[in-house]
Amino acid sequence: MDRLRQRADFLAVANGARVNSAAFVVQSRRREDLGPIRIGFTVTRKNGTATERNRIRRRLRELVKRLDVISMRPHHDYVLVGRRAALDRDFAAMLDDLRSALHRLERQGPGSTETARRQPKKPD
RNA sequence: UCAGUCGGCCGGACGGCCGCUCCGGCGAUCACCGAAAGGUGGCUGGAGAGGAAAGUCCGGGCUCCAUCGACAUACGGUGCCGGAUAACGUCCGGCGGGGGCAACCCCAGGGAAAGUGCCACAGAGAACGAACCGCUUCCCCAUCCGAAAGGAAGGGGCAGCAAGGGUGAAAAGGUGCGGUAAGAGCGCACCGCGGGUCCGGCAACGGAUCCGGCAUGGCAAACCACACCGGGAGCAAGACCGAAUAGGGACGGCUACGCGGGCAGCUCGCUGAAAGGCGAUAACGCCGCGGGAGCGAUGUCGGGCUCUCGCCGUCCGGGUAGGUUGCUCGAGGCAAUGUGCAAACAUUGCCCCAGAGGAAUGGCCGUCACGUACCAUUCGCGAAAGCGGGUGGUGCCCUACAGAACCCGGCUUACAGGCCGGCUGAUGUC
Repeated sequence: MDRLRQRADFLAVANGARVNSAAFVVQSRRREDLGPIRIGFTVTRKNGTATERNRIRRRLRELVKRLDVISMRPHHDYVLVGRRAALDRDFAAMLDDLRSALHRLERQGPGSTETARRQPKKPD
């Protein structure tokens, strides 16, 4: 499992499918190559000061680490967008949130790539 | 003991499980990603946020701005004196003013008789020194008392005055005595102000003394004048490597040339055995001129510099995305000694102490401190209310402010809780 680092990759994933949860938003995108699962984290300025943003990102990273690899699908990029609730939400609850979010993403995923492409246009 | 004041320090500890980044060693010299540059991957040892890492407000180092050099203008900053420093708007030591019983604290603390400007409201008057109420001599009118001289209160006029009242943030030196019709630095004493001389101090300034009766505010965080300082931009600086696309150079072709010049280095012809000679041509190159574009915030002077002046196919160099580097040994820490009131400096010894880059330094849990609230119990003092302390249990907070981003010196702002020391005042005991 690799980290997502390039800005272009983040923008590509932002156009994919997304699922909301209490403490975060999950976005994902299927890649054309055969590379490993890649995951990135986004925590914007409006979530708090640098210290708080760091803490949110670290807790999200820890969530992914605890997750069993099977729940994510190969050759996909994932991005977790942090929310302020991630600061003090119970860790076990957040782990359950992430599992169900990935599950919903999977049901939504196959066959519905076109709805997924249309979805991000709405907020614009 | 209480209250205050100044300075310094810490800012949870230990353990378990699972991770992250960097450095060193070992190992594979292999696999994966990428067009390439380059990156990722194993085991093991070590290191890994702050006092403010923050705000980005000053000062530097470093880097670039084609080569920036002088002068000036503009703009910005600083503004008691001396010292420290690489430098500063910082720090230290003084001086002056203000506050506090004191320790101590605060001060944008140079120039207002160079000039311009402003001073609301109130008030008569707010800066060519003013006269509202008022005070006073004299003259006139008329009333009362009185035999008269004269006295009392009132109105008007010509003058004098600035004491008292009133307004205001501020009213033209202050207080007292003399003086006067009433008054006034009109005169005198003290204080204040200005000037001179002498003494002390490197200086800011202080002290003494003499002279001048002394109208001549406040605001320069209003313009301004004076002195001093500053070229600009920033690690997204800069250096190296390096796709796609657009543009540039070389070669080949098409017959395209800003102007002019002469030249044979390249070219062609003739000649010669060759070296070379003669001639032609000039589109490359060279020289000159010209046009255009670009060159510090601006100007002048100087010195100049770079690019450019046809189109199509192959190769090459600059550059963008991207990658690597810059990147941490430094005005570095700690200790001792010496110098200095101190800031600090010098010498010697020891130490190596984060280097990320969609951004590591963490996540989850346990135990224990610390703090706090409640309950129980117990001890001391006390008539009691209550106060102070110990022990145990439970809950809360399970830490405040806050996350390095090229590096240093400062300033400013934020901060739960705690520790240590100096000094001052009050009270009690011996």
